[in-house]
Order: sequence, then C-alpha cells, then structure tokens
Amino acid sequence: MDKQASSTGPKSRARGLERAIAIVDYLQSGKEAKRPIDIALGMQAPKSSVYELVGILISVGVLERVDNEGRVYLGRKLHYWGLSYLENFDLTRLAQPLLEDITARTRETSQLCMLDGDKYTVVLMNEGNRQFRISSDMGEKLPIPWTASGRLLLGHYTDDEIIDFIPDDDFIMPDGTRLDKHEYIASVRSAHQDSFFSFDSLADNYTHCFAAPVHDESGICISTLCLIAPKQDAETHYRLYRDVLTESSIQLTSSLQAGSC
Amino acid sequence: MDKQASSTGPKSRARGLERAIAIVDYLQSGKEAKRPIDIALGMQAPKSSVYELVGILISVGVLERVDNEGRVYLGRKLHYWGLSYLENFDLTRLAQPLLEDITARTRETSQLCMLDGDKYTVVLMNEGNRQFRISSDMGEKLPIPWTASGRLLLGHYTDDEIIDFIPDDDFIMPDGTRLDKHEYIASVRSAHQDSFFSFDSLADNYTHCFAAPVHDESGICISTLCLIAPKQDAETHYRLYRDVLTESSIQLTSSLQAGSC
DNA sequence: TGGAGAATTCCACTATAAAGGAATAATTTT
DNA sequence: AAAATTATTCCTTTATAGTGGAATTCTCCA
Repeated sequence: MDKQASSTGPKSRARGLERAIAIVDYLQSGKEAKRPIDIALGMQAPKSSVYELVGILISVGVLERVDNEGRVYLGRKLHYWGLSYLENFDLTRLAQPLLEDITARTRETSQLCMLDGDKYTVVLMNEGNRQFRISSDMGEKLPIPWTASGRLLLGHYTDDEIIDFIPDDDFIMPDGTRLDKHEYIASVRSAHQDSFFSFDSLADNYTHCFAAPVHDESGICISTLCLIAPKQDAETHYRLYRDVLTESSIQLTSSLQAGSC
Repeated sequence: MDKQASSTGPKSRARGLERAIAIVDYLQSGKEAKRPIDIALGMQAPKSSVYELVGILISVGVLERVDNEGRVYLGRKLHYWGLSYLENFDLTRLAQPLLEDITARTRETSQLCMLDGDKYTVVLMNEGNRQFRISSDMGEKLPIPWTASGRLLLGHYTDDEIIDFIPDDDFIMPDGTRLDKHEYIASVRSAHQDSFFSFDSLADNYTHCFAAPVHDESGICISTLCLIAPKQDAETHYRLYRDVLTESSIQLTSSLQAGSC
C-alpha cells in the first residue's frame, strides 16, 4: 500500500560510498563493535545494503570482525591510513616534537588544536608522563566558544563573519548559561592582539587552559598550541607556561613556513 | 534477446566504494599528495569518476586538499578513525603499555607484529627513547620468511599448509638468495617448540631480532612481541632481552584471555 | 526436538552512479 | 599575446548497485 506513492516523491537511494562512510562513522561514534543488523537498524538503513557494504569493507580491511557473533568494528587499515595521514601532514609532523618539548618543560598536558568545520577539535595531545596515551577527547568536536583556542582561531574574521560562522547554540556554555556574543568577540580581539589567551577551563573547575596561535604563510591562525594545567600550577608558573607556549608557537609557525618551500 | 553479447567483453564499471578505497590506498602507497588527474592516470581510472569520488572524499574529510594546485592526500578523519581502531582493539590496547615497559627495561625498539593476509606487518612500535615516533615501517607488508616473527606466526599449521600459505617468491630473501623451504619449516618448528626465536636481521647487518608469541584462547599464535637490538647489545644482554620478551608475551596472552570474558 | 523469532542471504527491479567524451578553464610554451 | 598543452567541469547514456521483500539459515527456549 505504501510504495512511493503519496507526497514523499523521490525515493532516493543512498550512494554506496557515502553510506559506507556513514557506517564507519556510526561504528566509531558508538565506540563498540556492532552486528550488521544493529548497524542497519541504528542507522535506519536498508539491511541488505548494510550487509553488502559491511562485507566489502571487511574484505578490504576497513572494518574487522571482532567476535563470532558477527560483530564488526573499525579495521586495521584505518590505523595505517591514520598513521600515513600524520606522517605526511606537515603541521602534525612538526608539532609532535614541540608538544613533547612543551610537556617536558612544563610537565603538563599539551595539545595541537584546529577547527573542523565550525567546531573545535584536538588533533594531537601529549599527556604529562604517559607517552603515547590516546585520549578519547581527540577528534571530538566542541563548540568554538567553549575553548581558549576558540579565541584565536577566528581572529582574522570580522565581527559579522564570526557571528555567522559559529552556530548560535554554540554560545550556550557547558553549564547551560549563554555567552554574550560581544563579550566573546571582545575576547577574540584581545587574544588576537596578544597572540595568546588563557582562562579557567569550562570543562571542569580545577584546570586552566593556555593557548597560542600557529599561523600560515598569510598570517591566518590555522591552529593553536595549548597547555592544560591544574589551576594551582597555572598560577605559580603562569609566566613560564605562557612563555614556553608562545615560544613554541612561534617556532612552529616559522618551521611551517620554512618547510613549505 | 540476450543480456550481453558474450563476445564483447563485459564493459564493467567499478563500484564507487571500491574505487574510492583504491584511491586512498593509492595515495597512501605514493606517500605524497597528488592531483586528481595524476590519481586517475596513475590508477588507470576514468578521470570523471576520480574527480567525483575525490570530491566526495574531501567533503567528508577522508581526503584533504594540501595545496593550491589541487593536490590531495589522506585526511584528518582517517587519523581519528585510526585512533578509534587502536582504542577498541584489545590486543593493541593491552600491548601498548607492555611495549613501553619492554623498551623501558631494554632501551631497545619493541614491536607488536601480526599477519596481514599472507604477509607480515608491524602493528605497533615503540622506539628507544623517542616517544610517539611514527615509523614508516608500520603497516608495511613484508614476506613472512624475512622475519623472526615469521617463525612463530605459522606454528600451528602443517608443513603443507605453510608451503601453501606463503607465496613462493616470498622465500627470496632481501639479498636475492632463496631460502630453503625445509630449512624454514625446521626453524618454524623449533621456534614453536621454544616459544621464541631470534636471528640477525635480514634488513641490515647490525641488528638482531627477537620474537615471542602471543596466543589466543585456542593457543594459536595471533601476534608476536619483538625486540630489535644492535648485535652488540643483543649479545651482551641476550638472556635479559629474551626473558623480558618472553615474560611480556606470556602476560599479554593471559590478559587477552582475561579480557575476553 | 520442534517451533517462534531473529539474523542473514538471495533475488528481481529500476533509480542512479560511473564512464566517455565534449566543453571549458587553467597552464605553459612559443 | 596567441597557441598548445594540460587540467577540470559538464552532460548524456546505460550498466549496475542499492533496495525491498522473500527465502533461508541460525538461535534460543519450551
């Protein structure tokens, strides 16, 4: 009785590639292995399509079977692709040793952050003592105004462009209050002026976040170096932390420019 | 009428998903950014298809533009997917701290290795002092007989199965000489017996490779822990290195079993 | 052991994506 | 500056990939 009749007009088929990418994203966001049927139901995608696509993705190693109940999750090929990405990406390749250096000199967690669309993300992180620790925060998207880096990454935009760029809801802070846009823009301007910004973390109430800009050839802030420190440490070593970070960001900026020739 | 004149070969169209994966693989194998046209020519794929697929892959972040000449390379999304893979994969998650421990105790490079199809690959690596170093060897496929691990990973197969499994050409060593199959199988048997194998590296002539097996519930060797040491060090500390590695592999095996319940 | 329910595979149909090639844009060469 | 070459986009055609639904297989529990 249904068919495509009625007003729903075009019965569109999803493109295999896009659906496949959605499957990988869906598995990643769930952070656990799922069976094809669960994927299909969870994504509201046709079962037969999901079965076929999952089969293909498994055959090339993008997905992997993880148990005998048919559950699948991201595959090893993605690990290798991810490594290749890092290896080739100037910014991360150059930033990694700097992060290590920053952490060595401050004993605090350091990060390389960037925009991803209209959101903020952590691209690289180096935690205190633990080497090679993989934090679940990496790659997660946060509203730009929630972050110290978010004062630097939009510094080259006009007021209007900034307002346009950031989704309105992103001015709602983690605690539910709404950040005044003019107040936010004022902080962007002063951060841009200082090539530096720091404030108490919004994510918790015992850390302080430092951020310094990394510029591309044209002077646009393409990423930031950040330091996350307990408030107490941040206060005691404020000058040191700020200097270390600023110095590193300048160094990264210039090695980027050198490398691009 | 017949569906297809049998004489005229089937003019087959590649599936978008598969071609997209091939594109990513192609970029990765080249280890550098390429323009769509170069990809199309290099892969012998239709230009229009490559342009469209590259566009889609860029729009979702699987690929990234890297310059103003239209060159693209692997994208940040792959980095995040790769991290999620590691995070979820019991073996790597459990192995990472062990590798760090091994390297801390020996000051040598340690690795977690596995089979990928009928080839050997390094899944994780921890280099001497450098933390988070990304080696280009990771993920690269090598002939099984070239490696110490290659004596352990096939231990549960019969002689015939081993011969069938390994491509004939893979018995040709890096220096061009051919390894005798019976000799190889003998080394597999003794390695299996000892749950250990070590020999001078074939890749260069100043390192010695140690390998110890990690077993799954059914006792099959699913991966190996390896140590790469300068010959001199390897000789002086042979007993220590062997013990550290064996101990770690036993620990990893048992934590895998514990974790799977 | 059988039968209900869930998971997976199979199959036929058509909306559509891949490919070929023409048109246009961007470079480079003359 | 024009011509030649190379790169990219646009457009049309048709082979086929994605679907819905049926058939089959698997899994439990009575």
